[in-house]
Amino acid sequence: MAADNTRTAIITAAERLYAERGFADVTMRDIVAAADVNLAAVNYHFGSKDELIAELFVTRSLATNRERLRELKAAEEAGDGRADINAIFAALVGPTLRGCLGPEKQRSDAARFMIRASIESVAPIRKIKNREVDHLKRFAAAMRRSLPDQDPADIFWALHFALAMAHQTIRDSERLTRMSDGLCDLNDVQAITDRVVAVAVMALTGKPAKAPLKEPAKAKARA
Amino acid sequence: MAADNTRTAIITAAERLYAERGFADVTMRDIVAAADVNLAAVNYHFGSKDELIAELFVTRSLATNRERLRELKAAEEAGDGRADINAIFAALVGPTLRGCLGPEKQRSDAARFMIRASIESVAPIRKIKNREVDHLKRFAAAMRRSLPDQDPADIFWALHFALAMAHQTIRDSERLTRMSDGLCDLNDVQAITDRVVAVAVMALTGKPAKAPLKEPAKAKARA
DNA sequence: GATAGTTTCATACACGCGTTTGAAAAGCAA
DNA sequence: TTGCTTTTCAAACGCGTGTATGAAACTATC
Repeated sequence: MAADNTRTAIITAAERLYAERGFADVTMRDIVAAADVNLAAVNYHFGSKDELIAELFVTRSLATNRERLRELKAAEEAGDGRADINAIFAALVGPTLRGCLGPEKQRSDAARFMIRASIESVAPIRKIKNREVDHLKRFAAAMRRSLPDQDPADIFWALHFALAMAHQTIRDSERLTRMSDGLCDLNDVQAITDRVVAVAVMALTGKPAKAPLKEPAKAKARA
Repeated sequence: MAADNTRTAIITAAERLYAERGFADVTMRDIVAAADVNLAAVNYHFGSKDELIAELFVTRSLATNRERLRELKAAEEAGDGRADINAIFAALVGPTLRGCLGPEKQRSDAARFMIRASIESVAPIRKIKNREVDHLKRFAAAMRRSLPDQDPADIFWALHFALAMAHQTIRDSERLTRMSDGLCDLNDVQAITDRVVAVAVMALTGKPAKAPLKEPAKAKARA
């Protein structure tokens, strides 16, 4: 596989640098220096910087979705077509959380790269992102099969909130640590996943007060 | 107040442009063109581009915090020092949600600027952001007074999740709309606020299943 | 109305960026 | 080897950026 060595060297270096420092702060000169190749190599092999980013994103996006769907499928098969709602949420947020927050050693540049991509919204990625919606719709459909009586809008909101909690936890883990003076343990990824999943499920199904389903009580939020 | 007209013109234009297009895509030449002043005016009045951004952020940060704390204080006074937990969360996420998602007319550049600042994490802002932690700690303290028996870690997690849900809803409202085929109504800000607050409160207090408090059940998330 | 201080302006500077170029090097088939 | 293609390399190009300069215009005080 020494066929295109510089190509893979660029991909590896770029993904790592982007994952670590974000798109804005990484120049092509940084990348080629890290990959130990010539400056012109990026343009030769990928055409342009944007095309390199796009290729990175497409590749990783497919891989992430594949992993999510694999977990989802397993959950659905375990439930004869109706997966446990907990398992669905876990399939949605688990892979990313593990890749970004796990112990240093098993953290993947891939997962962290994807988080960067979802945060910084750089031009070449923005155009591709549309497919993500289709991917999420498959999770929404699974949730509908799991809980057929649930209000569809609530399903989308819960899915949205689940991703929100997972993403923010990854992105702002430092703030949470500082805010809680270290009380919130960010090393136990399984516990974090469980917590996010539990809240998402509660957001969807658990109505501790019997608030109306379609119209969250207006009076409640006011003092 | 025609004293320093160009100064305020720059501030207004910069805030609007940054709110609309983000920091990365707005150059000084864009700003001075929108403000209809000379290019050198920014450096003359603010010193540098970074100092302009920093001043914008500090000003707006103080204003936002002031509004949040005003609502918090009102809630605490209404409850004789122990605010309703719903009101606390509403004070935390309400101002920003209203400023960013409300009807076009009452959307504020200020709120959207702050969201940009929280998303893009540009250098001059990153250094100042530490104070935000202190601000959030005041909310955590209020929540502790409101629910003295609650596990402190759970309080921080719920606060973290509340902000996550609010922020993501603002940032990715388009994806939610597309994913739900318009089923999720993003125009009713009050309903959104109520929903975020309700989920945050549930995350904190509502344990529909009697999951152990300190250690979310491991088995639960697996199929 | 002359003077000193403040603000505006057109212009230029230095720098870093992504990209291009053209020649040298390496790979490979005959 | 020879001839052709693919890949690497050093160097430079064009462009847009934030910033600096020095003169002109304005403002206010005497």
